[in-house]
Amino acid sequence: MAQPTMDDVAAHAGVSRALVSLVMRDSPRVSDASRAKVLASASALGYRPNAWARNLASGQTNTIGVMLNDLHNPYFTEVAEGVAASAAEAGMEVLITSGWQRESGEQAAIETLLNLRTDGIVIGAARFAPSFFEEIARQTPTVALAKFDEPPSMDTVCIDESRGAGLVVEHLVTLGHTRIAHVDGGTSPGAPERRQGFVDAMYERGLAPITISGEFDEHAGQEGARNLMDLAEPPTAIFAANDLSATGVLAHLRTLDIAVPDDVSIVGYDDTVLAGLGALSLTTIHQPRQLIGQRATELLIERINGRSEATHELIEPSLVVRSSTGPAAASD
Amino acid sequence: MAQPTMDDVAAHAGVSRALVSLVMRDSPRVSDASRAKVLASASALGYRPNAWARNLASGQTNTIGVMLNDLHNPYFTEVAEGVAASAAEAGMEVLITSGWQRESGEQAAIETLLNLRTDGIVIGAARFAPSFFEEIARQTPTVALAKFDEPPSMDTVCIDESRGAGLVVEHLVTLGHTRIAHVDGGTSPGAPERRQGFVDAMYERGLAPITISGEFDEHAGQEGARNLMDLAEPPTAIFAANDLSATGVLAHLRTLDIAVPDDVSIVGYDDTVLAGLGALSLTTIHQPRQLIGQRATELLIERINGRSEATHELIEPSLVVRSSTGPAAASD
DNA sequence: AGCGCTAATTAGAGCGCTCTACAAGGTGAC
DNA sequence: GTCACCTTGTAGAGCGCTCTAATTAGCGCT
Repeated sequence: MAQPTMDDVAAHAGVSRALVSLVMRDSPRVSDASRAKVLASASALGYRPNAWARNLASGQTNTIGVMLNDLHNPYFTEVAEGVAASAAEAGMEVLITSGWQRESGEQAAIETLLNLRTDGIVIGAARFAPSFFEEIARQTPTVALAKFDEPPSMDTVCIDESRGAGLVVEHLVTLGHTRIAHVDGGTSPGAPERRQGFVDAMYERGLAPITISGEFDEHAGQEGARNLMDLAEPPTAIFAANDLSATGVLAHLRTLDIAVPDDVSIVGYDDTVLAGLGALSLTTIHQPRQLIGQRATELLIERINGRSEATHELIEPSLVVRSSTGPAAASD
Repeated sequence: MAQPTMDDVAAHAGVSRALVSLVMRDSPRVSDASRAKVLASASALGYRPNAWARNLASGQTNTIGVMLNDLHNPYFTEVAEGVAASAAEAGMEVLITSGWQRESGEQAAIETLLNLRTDGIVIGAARFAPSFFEEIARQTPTVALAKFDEPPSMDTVCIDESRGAGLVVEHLVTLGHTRIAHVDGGTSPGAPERRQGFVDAMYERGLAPITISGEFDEHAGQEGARNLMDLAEPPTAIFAANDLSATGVLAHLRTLDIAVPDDVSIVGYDDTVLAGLGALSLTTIHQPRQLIGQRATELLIERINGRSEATHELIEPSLVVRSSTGPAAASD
């Protein structure tokens, strides 16, 4: 399966290799006649440029690498889609690697990208220490899709999680709710910000926040709901850490024959496919995931083109109202 | 950001470039002393091998490419995970590209992989014509994760969809159901095989299959359920084309106050995260998606190592019983 | 000391392409 | 005819690495 090279094409067309190279790169410095001749030879031989050789010789790859810690997570795959869209617009290729949820895998995936000398890298929420991020950023333009305590030297793009939680509180308060509880997501990425945003928004309105610890899964939602409904004064609205957890809350309330949203309102977070299902129809927070990918790519390209100061972008989430929330019952 | 090359390391360590190359490739032909010296220089300079140059010079990439038509679809991402696992075991890298659901994108993604001269390619269900698959296979070892009418010259790995449908019928019949209906998935990939498997399995048992046309989505499930329950003799069990469609069926039955599974049993397909939710708890067909990726990689590696005859592998799905199915009501 | 043999190291020719610098062939103005 | 200038094409030196073949070092042995 020895593939033809540029020299083969040149010989076949009776021109120099340099001319073939120009044709392959769509140079305007080629006459129409030669171009046609070269293209004909190329397709006759089944020629296909060798990306390795091309990138080595040109010193640039025209490719951006995306490292995702977890391809299962629709969050990241949609982000990747945004990256692909913007990259395509800029005429760049996208190569994806994944760490498959193991930290060692993430390191290896980054190494692969670094060894490929991609023009830049987008890192989707890795578990790395900030110092490791810095090390990567020192080697190539980098955009991290994560939140840092200290503003890092690389660009970052992330969702304003606490703003999302604020939208939830605003929505519920407008509906007349005052006893609002949050089943949080523990220490999972984004969860602390959501809780903090919830607490802040409640205090801001002079309300007492109830929070209970949980996880980003269904079981945590069930447990949380059980504990909350056992309270002397149960909440009239429950804000779950994410849609999956909200599903658990919903399942538990159903076993108690508590009507949603008539007795208790439920809000999820993430606007996953779950939230849209007719059987669940969750009010939730939508994150413009594609937009994240797009902005990340745009920032990356700016960096590649020479910008030196770091930029940190915060993307606004939005509220999606479905049928799991309604006016507070006129209890007291 | 000019990165150090092998020559820089060699100069720093006071040895030849060839020696550095041997060290980088973990050759046993290097003395411990030199190895240590070289590694020290490499890390002092922050040296990182250039994959483009390495692959160009060695003529092999040690990488397998995976092209997925759609990263949103958890089916493919899990397949990719299987590929990654097997590849890691074989010491190969994995690079993923995606067509983002557009056919032009898929072509471009394949081109990228072909230009990269990866050692082989795994193609996750593209919309290509068989002839295009053949063209790709002529250029590099290829495994297609799709079903073909004519056995193609490349290797294929796919799920035995009709067997899955057969498992569903077997399960329902064992529970005493005889009036079983299938809301199909139209012409979506895999759907025709599921329908055919259903029909065959029913006839095999002397039962009359009822099928109604649909899609792989929730709405189709609702519509299908509505039409089926309007029948003079509605079915006692509904086999939906996939979990999403089953969710629609379930939602519709709930609006009719039909108890599941007491009055009507429901079966989904795919064993997605939906099926496992407490609020849904669907009996469904599980597809060993990771296994598909693993087998695909193994076949690919065999091919890379010289096997010439095509292999076509069929993976067995399995039944997962949850609480959406139960004994047939003792109606007649 | 000299020999054979293995282990360790190196020189140097590419891999397939890009890119700079230059050459050849027109064209038009004078 | 000569010169300047533009267009089109080409030679040839790399890009950073691998790999073959050759060289050198090291060691035990007579």
